[in-house]
Amino acid sequence: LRAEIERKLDVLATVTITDVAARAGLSIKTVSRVLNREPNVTEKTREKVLEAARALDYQPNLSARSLAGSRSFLIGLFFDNPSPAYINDVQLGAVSRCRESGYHLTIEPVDTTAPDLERTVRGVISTLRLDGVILTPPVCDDERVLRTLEAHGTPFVRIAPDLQPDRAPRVGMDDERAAFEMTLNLIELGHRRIGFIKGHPDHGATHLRLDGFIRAMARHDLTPRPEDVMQGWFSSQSGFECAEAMLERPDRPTAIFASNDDMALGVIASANRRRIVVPDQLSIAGFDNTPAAVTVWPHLSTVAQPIFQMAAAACDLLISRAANSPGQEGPTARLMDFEIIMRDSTAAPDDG
Amino acid sequence: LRAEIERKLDVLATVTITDVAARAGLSIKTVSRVLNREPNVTEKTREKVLEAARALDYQPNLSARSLAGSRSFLIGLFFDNPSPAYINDVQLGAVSRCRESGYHLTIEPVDTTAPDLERTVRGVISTLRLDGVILTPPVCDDERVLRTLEAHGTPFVRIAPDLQPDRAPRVGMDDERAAFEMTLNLIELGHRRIGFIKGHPDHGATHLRLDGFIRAMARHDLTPRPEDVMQGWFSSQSGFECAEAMLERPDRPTAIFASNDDMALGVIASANRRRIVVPDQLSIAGFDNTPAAVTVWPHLSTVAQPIFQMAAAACDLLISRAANSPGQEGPTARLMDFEIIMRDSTAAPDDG
DNA sequence: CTGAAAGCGCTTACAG
DNA sequence: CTGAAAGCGCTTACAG
Repeated sequence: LRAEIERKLDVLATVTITDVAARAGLSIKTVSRVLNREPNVTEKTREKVLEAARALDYQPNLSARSLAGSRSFLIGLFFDNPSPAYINDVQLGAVSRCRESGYHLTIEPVDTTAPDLERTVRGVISTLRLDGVILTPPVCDDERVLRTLEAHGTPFVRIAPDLQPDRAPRVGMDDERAAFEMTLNLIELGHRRIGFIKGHPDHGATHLRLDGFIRAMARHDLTPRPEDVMQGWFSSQSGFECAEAMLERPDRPTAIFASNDDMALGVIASANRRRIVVPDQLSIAGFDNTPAAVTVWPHLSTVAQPIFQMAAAACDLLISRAANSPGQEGPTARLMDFEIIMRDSTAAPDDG
Repeated sequence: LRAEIERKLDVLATVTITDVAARAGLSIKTVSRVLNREPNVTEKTREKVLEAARALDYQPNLSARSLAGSRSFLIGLFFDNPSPAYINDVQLGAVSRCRESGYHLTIEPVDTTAPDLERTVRGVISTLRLDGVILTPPVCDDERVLRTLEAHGTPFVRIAPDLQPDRAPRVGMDDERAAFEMTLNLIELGHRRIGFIKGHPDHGATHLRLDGFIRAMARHDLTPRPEDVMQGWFSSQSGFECAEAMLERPDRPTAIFASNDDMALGVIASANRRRIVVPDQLSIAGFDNTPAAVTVWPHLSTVAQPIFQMAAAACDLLISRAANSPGQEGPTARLMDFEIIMRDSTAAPDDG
């Protein structure tokens, strides 16, 4: 008894479900039922439990819950070589949903080029018993990762996968339409000769964005000239180099649409170097709305991806799936809305 | 028996310590000993266990380990409103160490202005039973967070705290000396009139960096003029505005040292806007070596903080502390080396 | 609507 | 040097 009392006084004392049950004058099973929102509990009982839990500041032990039950309350986020800003948004979106449901997010940066990637993934999901996994590009298109998760039966959601869109639940946005609309904006500003810088050919978004650009041009009976559509790699350096080539020509474009912000920053750098005034002499548009977009001068017009929302939606899918039967519902796809943000790097052309 | 066999064949079958013990012909206690590197095990026994574990691809269940033992193998990272690039580095550094020791990292973005911050922190550490917590600015200086962690007895390490440096173990770098050396570089390039843009006054680094700047100037008998030392807020916008003011004056500085990269980018933006050629007519230096530093033109000279290493060191401290007695060793401080990176935004002054 | 028992997969004392 | 027992704090069947 004295030991018991001392334990309660200890700063490190942890209050368990037994303590709550004792204080409420009920069994631990009933406490468990209330805390897990199970049916068949009197309102009066429910309140007694909640009151006791509150008074004791009870926090359930996740390890015990996980060991006894079928859920770990842990979601894993696998990513590789990400844009920090992108990953940051994904994390905030995912955590926001996790918090609401008592889940936590563990992060697992991986190297998709590593030979032991499979082993790493396997190790993580079986030690942690992850209730679900969120995959961002390029991990979401890695065959070994997908197969490992499938073999283990761990539910996962892919964010903006390039390949095999119907293989598993995914969340994404309509890259083609976004590029289409941005291009339309440029055309409506009065631009006719618009340069386009493609992204890394391994990324599916690269092709979709190019498609959108071409479709918008075609809609206005415009055909981009071959030398105005250049191959970049999503890096600012590649954007810089493409711009150097395009801007050197006397009949240079009046606008350049770089298919991501990093490349657009490279274009701005090139224009600044060449004393080409943006947007007066050259309009520049990007894609992604990275923080750097408002760090350059002039501020970059771009497409905002709803990354936070995509991650939150991905998390939702995982959590509801874990809460219900470890479902075999068919694959889901959720397309989120993008936003075209016109800032100071775009304007009507000089002669427009 | 048949059920047993079927279970083993099941894709979802999990191999437990009992399976390993059975295959090795030993007790689970011995398996546990080997896996935890406890002493008093024959080399022969050890090998039998490891061989069985390998054959079965055994992965210990973290929940069970945590519930039975005193460690959760979970480290928590608390952060707020961070620079994504900074936080990304912290995460990669922390995870690299976690991997080595079978630990995992859960991320807990918090809002230091939220009224229920304390409750959030308390909830997280007691449900997750975190073995340790890493705190980045500004969370590492939040009194409520520190007190909550101390009251709960959760070990924590602060990265680059501003306040009360000796209150708990910390990892950081010498901001004063870094600013000192960068300024020295500028002076040695031939600059005499150097502008300085201060950071947010609430950050301790702000004052240290200013101190370093002034000490370097003084060492060369240079006294910065009051109008050349301006108050920024660490945002690129504030850097832009300070630069606009400084560069407008006929006797403008030949170099500007912005005390972080974001502000330096604002300075570059202002220079570009004013057709001031960098570095010929103006040298610009930053601090942090953010990814954006090589995204602008010209590439930014800056100070690289060893963020990855700081986070790894923080993780080390936590893990070794968790492995040994939940120690009451005194506070530790570890200062890591920075690196001065001179790129294309700095050069000798025109008249130099 | 509520509860007593068993068990999740490990580690912690304790024997031998 | 090795092992049998108890128990960590919960949830899952099962009774009543």
